[in-house]
Amino acid sequence: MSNLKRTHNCGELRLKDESKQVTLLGWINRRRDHGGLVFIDLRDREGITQVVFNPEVDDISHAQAHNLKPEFVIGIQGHVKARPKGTVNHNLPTGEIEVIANRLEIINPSNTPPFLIADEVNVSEDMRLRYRFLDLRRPALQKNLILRHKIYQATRKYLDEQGFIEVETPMLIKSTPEGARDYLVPSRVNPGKFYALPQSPQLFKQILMCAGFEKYFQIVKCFRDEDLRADRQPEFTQIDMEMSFIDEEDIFKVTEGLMKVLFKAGMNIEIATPFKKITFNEAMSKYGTDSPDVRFGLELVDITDLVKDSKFQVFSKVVASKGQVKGIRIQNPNFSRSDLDFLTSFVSIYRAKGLAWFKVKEILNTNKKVVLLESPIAKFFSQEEQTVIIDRFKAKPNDFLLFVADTAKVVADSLANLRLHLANKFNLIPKEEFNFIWVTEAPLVEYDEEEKRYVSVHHPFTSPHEEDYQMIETEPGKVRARAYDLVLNGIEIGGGSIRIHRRDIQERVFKLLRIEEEEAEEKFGFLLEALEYGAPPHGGIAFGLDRLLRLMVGADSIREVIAFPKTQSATCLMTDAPFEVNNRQLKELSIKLDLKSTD
RNA sequence: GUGGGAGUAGCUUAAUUGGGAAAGCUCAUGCCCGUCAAGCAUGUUGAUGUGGGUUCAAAUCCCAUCUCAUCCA
Repeated sequence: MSNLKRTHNCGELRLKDESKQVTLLGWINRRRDHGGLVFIDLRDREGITQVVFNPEVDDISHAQAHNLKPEFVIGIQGHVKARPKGTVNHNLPTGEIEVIANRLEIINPSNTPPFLIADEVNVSEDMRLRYRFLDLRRPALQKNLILRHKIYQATRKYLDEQGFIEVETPMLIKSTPEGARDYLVPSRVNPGKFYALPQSPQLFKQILMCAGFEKYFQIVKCFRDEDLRADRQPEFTQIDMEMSFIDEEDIFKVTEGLMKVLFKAGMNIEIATPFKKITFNEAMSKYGTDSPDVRFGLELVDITDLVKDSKFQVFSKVVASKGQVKGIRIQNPNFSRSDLDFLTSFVSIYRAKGLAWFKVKEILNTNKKVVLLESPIAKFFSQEEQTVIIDRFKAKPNDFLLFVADTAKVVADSLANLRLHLANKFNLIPKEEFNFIWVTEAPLVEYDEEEKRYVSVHHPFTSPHEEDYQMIETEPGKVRARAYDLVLNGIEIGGGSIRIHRRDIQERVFKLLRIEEEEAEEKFGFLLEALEYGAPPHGGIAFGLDRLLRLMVGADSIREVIAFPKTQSATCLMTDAPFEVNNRQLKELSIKLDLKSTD
């Protein structure tokens, strides 16, 4: 072990420290060897400081410095000196000074790293994950994880001040197959029985409310055994909260306060509150998604009613079969034919069968200027029809109108994504902005065609709006849930609801979901029982911490804010998990593998 | 599960129509007292993911398979 004791870190020395004797410990980022002078960029988690080895100051350390390689761990002693005129490095916070070394100790050498440790070096994702211990040395990832730490601390401080109690809920719980797939853990002492890892602490936090804790929170790992994406990992972290004797406004207030504090602590950004609210129906109708990005316009416009008798059968037939015709107006886009072909194939990803487009044009018609539509299909629309369509969009000459006619779902999916695509293509998104909105009044249930029954949009304990109670049996699809999602820049970062705390309402909802009494008893009996022992009205919310951090740092993937993420096939390239277990382990668990019949 | 994509030197990428496997960085050696993604010179490095097939000839075409990222369900 080195007998050098660190006096400063590599990010803190400034001009005011000039002539101080210092000892720095860290990793070699780069060596620039001039034969005479040797420069070292010494790196630790706080930053980079340039160290100079000069033979006239100390020829022993200078001679040693020729042998230094990237990622060696070294300690140096020396004095701080202002850099000579013209050699200040303005890219470094420490760029005005350097440390003139008079002693060098190589604490631990390093193999040649497979890639250079620097933010600007471009390395493939799997190399980075394979060598995560090196990847994590990169300043950007260090910064991300330090930000993550700050967010944990600020969350705890704020929620503590608001009277929340942090409680840990179990990681080994009962599997309740509903929604996403559970990760299962076999029980050795109970052969043939399995625990599940929690997808959320939902039931436990409601029990804590029944138990009278009134305000609970937890920064908690959750698990879902589902296919992964750039913003989904098999294990992810939530900031989970639940409160008693509250309504939606209380949840909004606490949440808005939390976001304000987190953005201040993490980014030094002031977030304006309260957040705007939009109903689920309005979001779906204007944006085609329940998590719209409202930093820009390009809202969807419905012309279903205008084209029900259109001669253009693609439109009228869709209307006849209860579909929709909706469009987007984009101003003066100068689309070429191949641009439009591309957009057509773009919407086909979302199962749209086509994209109808029109250019708005001013033409001279019998000596009168009129604004009409131009398109290969314009001939199917009378002048009057064209005019009402143009009016509805408030379209101007040179605008393009792009339409999808299909089922409501396909129209929404394809146009929501087309809207985002166009906004990116034409730079309509103010990238610096953090735009929070609440999406409220989502439906309580939706009909699942595969299962031939209604399923919860949120979960079965979500309370319906009181005014909608009478529709639970008659028009379940119209019952609004007392649920709310928090959406930031078009990404859902949180969601929650006011819960059902009355047994009779809970039973009506179970009945609607066709959850039989026995099944309910088996799955959630403990919660139902708890509801009957004086459960307070309560509700809560949970935030996806990884997504929130990803948006804060502007990363493409949540992998950039997670220390040890998994690949798309849920493997860890560094540790090679998951891995086979030996027969003795399997035998202890009373498990036999049957690998052939996996389908 | 599905679609289109990628896999070539330690890393990042190139290779025209099926014809001699390249470059930059890293690395090694040397020069160099103000560089900072240092510079200059010289040099090392490859079963082109794996397994088959077509062909006089395959990084390139075909089949299978594995891995990674991305999208859809």
